[in-house]
Amino acid sequence: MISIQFGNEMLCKEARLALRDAIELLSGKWKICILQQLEFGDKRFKDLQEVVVGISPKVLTKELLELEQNLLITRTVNNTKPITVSYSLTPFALEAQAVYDALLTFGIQQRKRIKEAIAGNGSLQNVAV
Amino acid sequence: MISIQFGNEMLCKEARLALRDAIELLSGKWKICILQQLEFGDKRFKDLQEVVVGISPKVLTKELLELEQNLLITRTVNNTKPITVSYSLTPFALEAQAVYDALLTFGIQQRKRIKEAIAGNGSLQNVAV
DNA sequence: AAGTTTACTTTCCTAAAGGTAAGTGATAAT
DNA sequence: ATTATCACTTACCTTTAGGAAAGTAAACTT
Repeated sequence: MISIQFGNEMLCKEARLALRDAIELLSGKWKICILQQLEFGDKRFKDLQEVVVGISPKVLTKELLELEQNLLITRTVNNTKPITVSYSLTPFALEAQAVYDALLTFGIQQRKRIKEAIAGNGSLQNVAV
Repeated sequence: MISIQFGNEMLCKEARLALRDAIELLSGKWKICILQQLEFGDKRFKDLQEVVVGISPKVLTKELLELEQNLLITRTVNNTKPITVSYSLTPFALEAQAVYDALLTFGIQQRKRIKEAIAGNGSLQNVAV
């Protein structure tokens, strides 16, 4: 059904839509980072704020909501002294881990290449520092 | 060096930056689709416009330029009757293929899940149709 | 001379992403 | 009573992504 497996150029509609959905859900500055951090274990809101460097509470709230609505994480309210909320991955999120791995592998090589490429001209436009 | 391999929670700086670079480069609605289409072979500007459904010439130009600057594609001017320009993948782009594969696999499963989840409530918010 | 094809470019616009800063409300410690 | 902590929310603003439509320039066809 997925035309890439037949080697032709027409991505069948379902595959095209799947790709678009995945990009739409996982694109953006923060989602992959949040999922990655949750791979190490459940985290509270505040933990995530600290460990996902640079994210604001507003944006964190929004990202967590979207991930929850897409069934990749679950939100649990704990009855602790000052109330805390834990976020944890659902089993579904494991498939997103493959995306993370591929991005990391790619990113590491890409940084090497770009750094080499700019070694000659001195500018640093395409890699974060 | 990459802390994920040591199982702890501190992504070392280089890994974090690599991830950010990769997301920055490959995020967005079109890049992955363009790379995917070029996997099937070189394409001219006009071919890409047709095969990457919905993209405008302005945006296509911009995306191609960014991919070229990041060494993932090369641009070649052919001396044909009406001039044509071919775009082709560099060997580096092969690593991005892993990202595509992971996204597609994830996206297919994700669409299944979301469709099942909304089968009960009738809305269709999180999947493209 | 007029029209077609290719590969763009330019202008204008809207919507979404994301940042900053301050505020809220519940509970608990001092 | 005051202050602190946690998990947000709200208001405001800037930047970026992306879309629509038209235009341009070179070369070829008719």
